[in-house]
Order: sequence, then structure tokens, then C-alpha cells
Amino acid sequence: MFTLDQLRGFVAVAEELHFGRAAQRLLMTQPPLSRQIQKLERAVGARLLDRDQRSVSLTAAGQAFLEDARRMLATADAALARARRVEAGATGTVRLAFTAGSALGVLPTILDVATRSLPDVHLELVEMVSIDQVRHVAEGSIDVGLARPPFPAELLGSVLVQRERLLLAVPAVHRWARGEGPIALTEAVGEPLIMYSPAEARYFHDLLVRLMPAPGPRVVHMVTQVLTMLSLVAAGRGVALVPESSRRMRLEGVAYRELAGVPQEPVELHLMWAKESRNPAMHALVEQARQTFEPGIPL
Amino acid sequence: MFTLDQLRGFVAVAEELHFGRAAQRLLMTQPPLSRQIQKLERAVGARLLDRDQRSVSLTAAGQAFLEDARRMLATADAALARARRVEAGATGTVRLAFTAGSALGVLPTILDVATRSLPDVHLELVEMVSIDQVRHVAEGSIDVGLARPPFPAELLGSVLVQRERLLLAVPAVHRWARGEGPIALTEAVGEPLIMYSPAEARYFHDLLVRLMPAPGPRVVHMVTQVLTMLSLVAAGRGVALVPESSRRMRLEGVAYRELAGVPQEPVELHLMWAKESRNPAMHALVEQARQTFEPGIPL
DNA sequence: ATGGATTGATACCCTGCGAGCATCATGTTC
DNA sequence: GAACATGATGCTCGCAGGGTATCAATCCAT
Repeated sequence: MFTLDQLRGFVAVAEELHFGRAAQRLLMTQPPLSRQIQKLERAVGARLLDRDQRSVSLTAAGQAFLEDARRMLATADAALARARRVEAGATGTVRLAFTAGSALGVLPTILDVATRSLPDVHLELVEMVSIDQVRHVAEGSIDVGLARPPFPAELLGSVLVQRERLLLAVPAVHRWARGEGPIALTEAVGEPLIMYSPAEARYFHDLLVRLMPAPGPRVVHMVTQVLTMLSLVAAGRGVALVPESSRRMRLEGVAYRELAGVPQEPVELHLMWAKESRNPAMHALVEQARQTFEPGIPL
Repeated sequence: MFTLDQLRGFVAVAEELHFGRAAQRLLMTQPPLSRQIQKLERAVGARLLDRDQRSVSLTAAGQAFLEDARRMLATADAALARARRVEAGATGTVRLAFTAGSALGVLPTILDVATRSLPDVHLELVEMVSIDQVRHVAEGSIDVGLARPPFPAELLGSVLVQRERLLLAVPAVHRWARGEGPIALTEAVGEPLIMYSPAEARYFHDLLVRLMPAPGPRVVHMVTQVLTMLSLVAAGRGVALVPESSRRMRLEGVAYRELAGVPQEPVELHLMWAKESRNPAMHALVEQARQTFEPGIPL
């Protein structure tokens, strides 16, 4: 088999059609170049150059081989550059998981930051609930997640990217739908409540259980998705506590009221990644996100 | 700069993920192989392999470089064969790219047509996803592609060679696996769905997004290859929508059902080439394909 | 805990590939 | 036919790269 140096020699001679000048261009003397070409022709098993003591020309086989040789050399250069860029984190692929809720809120910002500051990094998006994200990120099948706590801190790093209020969603036909101002949580628990499932939507479930005063509300449904929850509210099945960003869904038949008697912005969303991951593009993305969000979040 | 031998060494180690076995495969001992890789990494200027005393794995840069390395080695082999054929007086060569999916469907027919009507034209085959095909055909490093739309019409010509149905693939243990008759798409979206990646498998991704009714399915995985998709189905991770031809893979643990509520044959495959190419053998092949397929496709 | 097994990295040796220099063979030009 | 130009060949030598022996770190079984 031939070597890349032989290819470079061949391309130079094919372009100059002159061994001496080609050797000069390659910063070498003419004799080794001659032998390089001979060796290449033996390796290929075909005459590539016609040299008749006075001038050099390409054979048909040489013309065909020249194309391939140029292509190989170009690929070689490109491969170097590409590998270096990947290592520097300037290019590559990041697999990003997000919760359905974050698609309405902070995900567009993240995508914006990523495409602006890392234009050559390719993003693969997968929708996934928080606990599944934690598993996939820990396993390495996903690089970063937009998810809600808790995370196993020894494996995963995380940075807070969003805090938001909890609103009360009520049916449009409900007596509270037309009112103004906040409604006290103590008052709200008198209504039938649509609750989050403790398994798939553990974060919201636990958050609400912590906030609820002792007697506890009357739970009429347990669901996983905020969208399902709002559909049930619209159908008049009860009221629900939802993060403010879900208001952007603009669902027919649902009205929102502020809540009193709850912490100001209790709903957190984090960007989360495997600490020991060796995907430089992922680390670059996280760094960008950190710079964008970390100082900007009023705590 | 690196050498082809170093590339061969790297590819072997990347495939075996083990220096000893890779060295065995290359008919050499392990120490020089280790140094070959070190030298390659120095030449590239990036770590390509993570080796932690016990196991070897590819870095992100290594994954990117592996693709290029494989391409260079393949080009090297092809260049030898091509130069020899040209010297032997054989007429032309056509480099044909195909998607993994088309290998099961229309590719055999194309090969049949080509070898029957153009016996002296040599065909080089490369497997490649559609977007890569478009790039390579536009650049001229591939002559024709069997790919899915869209194509930039000002650069590339194309002709439809296949339309096929979309089937629902379900795990063999699923309750639908033993049934008969079509399943409505509206019913199917209730199941967890394995989806196509929007980047590498853009055609299928966009097609499914267009077909899906509003609430949207629960996407549990995003993959690029139909084979991966069917493996996940076989593993019981969810259901998938796949082109009918993939049925020929006969994967254990997967059952197929027809779909109702979708267009009859929504999956298209085209033969596609660079209009301004000067490869006569390529144009002859395209002409043959056009005659074979153009009238035969019932639209 | 401890000794053996596994695996990639190092030390050292040695062969041979390939570069340079000098020179040859052949063809062109005046 | 002499001077020149150009690619090929003979010879020498340095070093790239392969082999053997061995080390260092880790895993595993007892």
C-alpha cells in the first residue's frame, strides 16, 4: 500500500509535470521523488505518469488516480481540523433532554444561546420527564438535561436556569375565573384539586405536598403532564397548581389567578449534566449556559 | 502529518476497543501499535482514545476522526482498484451512495438494471444518510445517491424510484402483536413512540411530525437508524413507524401492523445526481434507471 | 489483605526505508 | 558535437518503526 507522502509527491508532479520543480516545491531533492513515484506506481499496479526523457504527462489511470489522491489529501487535512475543533468543543453533538414544561419557558433561550455562541455544535433534542433524564444522563445516553431537582450531586453537576411562580388554574366557568388579585392557598384547598403523579412528576408532587396546609385538598385526578392537567381544568374537573410558564399554552376554557400564602417563586428548573462526561461540546454548552443564567437569576 | 498505517491502527483499535486484539488483527505486536496511536494523536493534536488502564473508549474527537479515517482508507482502496481498471481499459466507474433502508428495497433492482444494461460500468457502493449524500453528490465525491428528499433542485436532478407504506412496528409481546387488520394512527399515538432524530433522519422525522395528530405521542427515544429503532421495539421500549421494506430485516421480537388514517404510500425514495457532472457512465446509469422506474411507479 | 492475571506504556535494540549527494543515460538545442 | 536539461541509479547514513523484555496499574480470586 502507498503512503500519503507518495500521494503528495504524485500530486505535485502531476501539477508541475516536471520532477525537478515538483521536488523543489516539496522541499526535497529530485532523486527520492523519482523513486517515490516508482514505488507508488508499483503499489497501485498501474503506470500513472508517462515520462519520455523530455516531458511528463498523465496517463488515463493517472488522471483517475489524481482525483482520488487529491480527495484523500483534502480529507486528511479536513480530518485534522475537524478532530481539533471537536476536542476544543467548537463542534460536535450534544444530546439535550427537556421536560415538556421547559419547552415553553427556558428551552428557546438555551437553543438561542447555543446556536449563537456555538454555531457548529449540533443539538439533538429529546423530550423526557425529569427522573428519566437523570437516569439517561448518568448512563451517558444523554449529555445534558433541563430538569427539576433532586439530582445525585456526586454524579451530576447542575445550574439553576429558571425560577417561576405557581399559579392557580381554574375552569373559565368557575366563580373565581372573573376575579382579580391573589387567592389564598388556604382558600384554594377547598376546591377539588388535580394533582401531579408522585412517580413521573415527583418534583411537583413533592412541592405541592410540602406547601399544602394540614387537612390536605380533595384530589380528584393524578396526572403527569401539565397539558393533561389543564385539559382537565378546562373540562371543569377541578383546579390545579401550575408553573407560570404553562400559561403560554393559552388553553381554551382555563383562567389563571395568582396565589397568596406560598413562597414567591418555588418552581425551579436546572440544567444538569454528567460531571465525568468527556464530550467537550457539552461542557462548552454548559459553560455558555452558566454565563447566561448564573448571574442573571434573581434569587 | 499522519500515515495511512496509523489510520489503520487507529480504526482497528477503535473497533476492537482493545490494543492487544487490535494488534493481533493487524499482524503486529501491541507495543508499536500503542506508539503508533500516540504518534497519531500528536499529529492530529487531539486525544482520540481514552485508555484508563482497564478499558479503551473513543473520545468525541476520536469519533469524528474515526469517520474520516474510514473514509480515507476506503478511498485509498477504491483508488487502487479504479486506477487499475482504467489502465485495463474498462470504461467507467459510478460511485453510488445509498441509505441503509434502501439496501433492503430498491438497491438490488438498481444493481440489477446496471449490470444488465451497462455491464462494463463498475459500481462502487457506499452507505450514507441522505443529507450526507446530498453534500457528497454536490461536491462530486459521489456520482449518484439513493436518498430521501428534499434536494437542492438547482444543483441536483432526481427521479422517484420507490414509494412505500408506513407500518407500525410493535414488540412481539405487545397486545397488538397478535391482532389483525389496520390500527388507527389516533390509537397508535397513545403508545410510547420511538422517533427519528430530526438531524440525521430529517426526512422521516418531518414526515411523522406532519402525520401526527395534535396532542402528539410520547416520544421515548430518538434514533437515526431504522435498525436501532427496531432493536428498541424488540426490547419493548415502545412502538415505531417504519417503512414497509424494513420488514425484510426479519428482526426477532418485532411484529408489524398496518396503519389506518395515514396517506397510502407516504415514504419516497429518489435517485439523485449532480446535473453538471461530467461522468458519462453516471448519466447512462441515470437514464437506465429513469426508463425502468419513471413509468412503472403508480402515483 | 495478597498474589496472580490482564493490559497498556516504556526501555532498548536493530533492521530497513527513505532522504541526500554524486553520477549516469538520454535527448534537445544551437 | 558540445553544452544543457532531465529523469534514473548507486551509494551512504540517519532515524522511523518493528520486535522482545519489562514495568505499572488495576482487577479478581482466594
